[in-house]
Amino acid sequence: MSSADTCSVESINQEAVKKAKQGLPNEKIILRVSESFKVLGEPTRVKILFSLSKQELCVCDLANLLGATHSATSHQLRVLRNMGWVKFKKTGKMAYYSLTDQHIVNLIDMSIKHAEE
Amino acid sequence: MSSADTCSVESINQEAVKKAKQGLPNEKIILRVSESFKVLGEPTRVKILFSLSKQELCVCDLANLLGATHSATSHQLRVLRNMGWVKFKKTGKMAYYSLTDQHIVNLIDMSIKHAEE
DNA sequence: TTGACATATGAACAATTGTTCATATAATCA
DNA sequence: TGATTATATGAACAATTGTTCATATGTCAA
Repeated sequence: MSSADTCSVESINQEAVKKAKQGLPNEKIILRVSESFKVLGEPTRVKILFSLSKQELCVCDLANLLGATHSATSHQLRVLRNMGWVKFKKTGKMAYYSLTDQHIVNLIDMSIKHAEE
Repeated sequence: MSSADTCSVESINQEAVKKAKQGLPNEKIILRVSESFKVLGEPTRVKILFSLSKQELCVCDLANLLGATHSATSHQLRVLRNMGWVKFKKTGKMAYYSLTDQHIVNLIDMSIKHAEE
């Protein structure tokens, strides 16, 4: 940050900045939260999560539903697995995916409700 | 999508796929929702929104708070303005930013609560 | 055991995005 | 008026990311 990026002392509301800084959740929480949002920032993944909230589906079903390749679908499922948001059970050749819990879909629902207004 | 990406008819649960497809919110809603999440997928923007939920702040304050340059801060504020999430009032040289409404911060709060568990 | 199938995954590529740098605008002050 | 300050913004660059392609693994049927 160059000196041109520092405000004159008078124009900074130091009190407010200090207060805001203290009020902020700690860095780790912020990073975790924005990481979650980033994962939700892809239509494909939102569709997967929404679909799985109604019923379990195999990779094949999901690819079909999304109009995506198996490979792309599998890659996206890995992202969701890494977040701990989906789990799967293997049955023969097939892998049936489902949600680990409902809270992510609650977030999506909340956002949909607002978007529909 | 090549033919290698098509499942055999038997392995697709066509009934489930059809049901899931119908249950999905329409494409526009999905896109709008994931666009919102994408914008929330940056720690910097989450910090800005969270800070503004407590009090209005000028660009200078925000840059100071974030440890970012004025330019970077201003660019991020534009993104938030484009989403309609923040507004500002000009007072002399200064631009004081504030939230247009509370709903986005509610989403963030909800996510923070879960992240803290 | 061989071939077909469902899924997983690394590498490469194209597209997107956040930051920086340079510059523009508008307001204040000397 | 000319200098300084607060903010905005376009262009360029680096980093990140989603998809595709090629290939690997494990299962089932013949």
